Amino acid sequence: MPENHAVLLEDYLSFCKQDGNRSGTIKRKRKFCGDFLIFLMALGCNDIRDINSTQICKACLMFHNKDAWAVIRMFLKYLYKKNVIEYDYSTIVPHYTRPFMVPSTYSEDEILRFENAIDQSSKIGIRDYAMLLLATRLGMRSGDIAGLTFDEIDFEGNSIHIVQEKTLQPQELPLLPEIKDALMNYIENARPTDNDECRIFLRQNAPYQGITTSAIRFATTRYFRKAGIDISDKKHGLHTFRSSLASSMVNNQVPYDVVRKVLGHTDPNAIKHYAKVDIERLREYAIAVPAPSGVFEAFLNGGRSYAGL
DNA sequence: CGCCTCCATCCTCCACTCCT
DNA sequence: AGGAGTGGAGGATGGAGGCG
Repeated sequence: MPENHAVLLEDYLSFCKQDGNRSGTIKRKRKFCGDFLIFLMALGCNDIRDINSTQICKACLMFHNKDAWAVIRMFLKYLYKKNVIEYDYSTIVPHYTRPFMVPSTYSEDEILRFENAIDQSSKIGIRDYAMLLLATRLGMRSGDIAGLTFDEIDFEGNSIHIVQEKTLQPQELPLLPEIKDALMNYIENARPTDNDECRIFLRQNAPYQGITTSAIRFATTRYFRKAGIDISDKKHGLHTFRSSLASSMVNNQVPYDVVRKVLGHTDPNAIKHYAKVDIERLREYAIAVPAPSGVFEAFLNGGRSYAGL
């Protein structure tokens, strides 16, 4: 990448940092904007001041990941405001709307089989059981489980108080008896002692630092397979427990507002992802579409009879 | 070989804007 | 005013590969 482009990119990323972007977002912007500048070079634009609309459109289409478009839009707007480029080209960057997705869910029976597949005769099994119960029973996110500290658990009051890592919103969850037992068992019998970590869940091998979300996912996949649950066409990360818990509550007529509170959402719209599961269930009760007739049938067959209406 | 990390991509969720 | 749609941030996921 030419020196002038590298400097521009660093300036933009500094601006984003000052604007309050977290490290993950900065990393992503670095990747997308960097690729964008490389694509422009390949299209013959070695100085972004000479950029044109055709090059922008072609560079956008070179991205396999369409999420990049929104990032490029912001980058171009920044360049325009800084008078680096003459026009606000952000308006010509195409928009991408994600297709309608139905979340993967598992039945209560499958989740029970998943829990029973965890072999608690080993220390790692004791840890995994305690860790994964928080996901299957409470729908906690993997980031919140990995970051869970002793301060956040009230063993006397039987409650868990966390600030959600993703949304930074506080959330209170019940410390269910089976979760409390599993946690006590892990802390007393399986958790490595040679450390000063305040986080509860640790790696079982040295260095005994806090477990990562990737390690939690790894364990999840392993127990899904061990339980003999078919995951070939479904997602099988920790978030599926969240979806499953939500759909189970929805199907048991639990009000959306209660589901929302259990999952820790502040925005009522957030629950719409889980309400999609309802739409799939409703398909089972759909009545057959009547055969077209009259004017509509003529229209479908390419006829012109409707023109006279 | 099991446990785990890293990186690229995908998905979730909040907040803002637009429309009725 | 409030519901629907959209943009954007950031966590979750999947796959490849490292390490003890």
